[in-house]
Amino acid sequence: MTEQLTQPKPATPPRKASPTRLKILQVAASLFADRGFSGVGVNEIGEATGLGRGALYYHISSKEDLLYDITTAYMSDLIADGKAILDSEVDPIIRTQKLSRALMMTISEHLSEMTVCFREIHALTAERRRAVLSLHSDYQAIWSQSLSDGLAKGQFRPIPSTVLKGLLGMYFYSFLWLDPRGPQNAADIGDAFAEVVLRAVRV
Amino acid sequence: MTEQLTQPKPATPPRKASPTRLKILQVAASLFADRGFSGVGVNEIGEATGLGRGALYYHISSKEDLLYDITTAYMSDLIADGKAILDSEVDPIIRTQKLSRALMMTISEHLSEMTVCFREIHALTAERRRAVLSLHSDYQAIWSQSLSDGLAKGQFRPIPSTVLKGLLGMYFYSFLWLDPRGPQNAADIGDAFAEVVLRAVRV
DNA sequence: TATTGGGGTGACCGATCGGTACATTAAAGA
DNA sequence: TCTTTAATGTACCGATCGGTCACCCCAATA
Repeated sequence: MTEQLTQPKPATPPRKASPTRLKILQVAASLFADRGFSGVGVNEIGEATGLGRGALYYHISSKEDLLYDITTAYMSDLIADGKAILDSEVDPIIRTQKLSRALMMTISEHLSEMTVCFREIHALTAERRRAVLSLHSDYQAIWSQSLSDGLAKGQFRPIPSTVLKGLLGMYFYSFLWLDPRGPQNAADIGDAFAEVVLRAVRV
Repeated sequence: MTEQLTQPKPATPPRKASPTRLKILQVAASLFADRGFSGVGVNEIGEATGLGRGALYYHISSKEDLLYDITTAYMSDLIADGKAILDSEVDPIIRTQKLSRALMMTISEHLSEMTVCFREIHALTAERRRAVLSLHSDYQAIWSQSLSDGLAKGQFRPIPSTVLKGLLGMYFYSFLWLDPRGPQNAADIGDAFAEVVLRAVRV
């Protein structure tokens, strides 16, 4: 017993944002986007990063943790960016254009991660699924707020929440056909979608 | 050798549309929608249908076959219905409304199957994935045709194909938030979405 | 030189994976 | 009654699953 005067377990906290960890997150996102969370094994993630299973688990705590971090990372960015736009731009129309472009650019630039974020929520356990759905709901609230402001200014008409969900689905579903190297770049698509939204909500 | 005068292997074709098989398809669709194709085991499908693995494999040929049949069944219906609307209705605006309602009603009435159809394509092997994507493309062609007709009649403006993909994504992504027993029924949502589409494409 | 500790290896754990083989049951037809 | 056949249960196959474990390597420090 007395030899436990040294720390009984240092627990070795593996530095939340170590470069190796970021690499793992990135590789895993790409694999999950390709074949789904349950379709990818941990040894496969290890191989793709050049790590054995032991080394892999030195950097992550579980496979599901990996999924959770992937799904939350860029969704949080999206919310932060959205709030910044809400604060810095007051004109409802320009606001909509800025939100639209920001959304499409984020999806396009982090296509694997966003694909996982939109498509693999069901693989999370109940508690974490709730947390991610709450983030989605927070993001929708930003658009909802923006549309309400336009309504208050007399520029927009009221729309049911299902229509807002539909309009956002227009963006969210784009991970299936979006080609980041395609002829139309993300900014152009974002502008085209903004026009659809504006035509839908303008008086 | 001579005793093989009887069929060397009757192969027992398990009646493509046996009631048991339909039940399996239905149960599997629900499970896949809940936890994803790779997240559900075949024994679990057996348990949910009250069948052992042996009995299950008497009705299906492989787990992937199951997925393929689920993804194609109602997508084919959607295409058939869409073509019928294209043939029977010439007014572009009413056509759009009818296509919109039919789509939302099918999604709502077969939510599990459509969820699998929109979300689990990646779990199919290359050949079958191509086949399913081809069905999706066929369905998009119906809307595209309808919009072209409206353009020829001078009622619609031309839109880029990415906008059409986006508008369809509005419907396709609804599997995530749609509640078939919710306050707004599918027909109402279909009408609301039709208005969004019409506002987007009208001159 | 001795000690420490971050980072990594590879064997191993029990459980489950998709799929098959085969015996069995029940009903129908001869 | 005897044979066929649709339908099912069960034991089993090799492979892989997510995760853990004891051990090791090596650079920095004392």
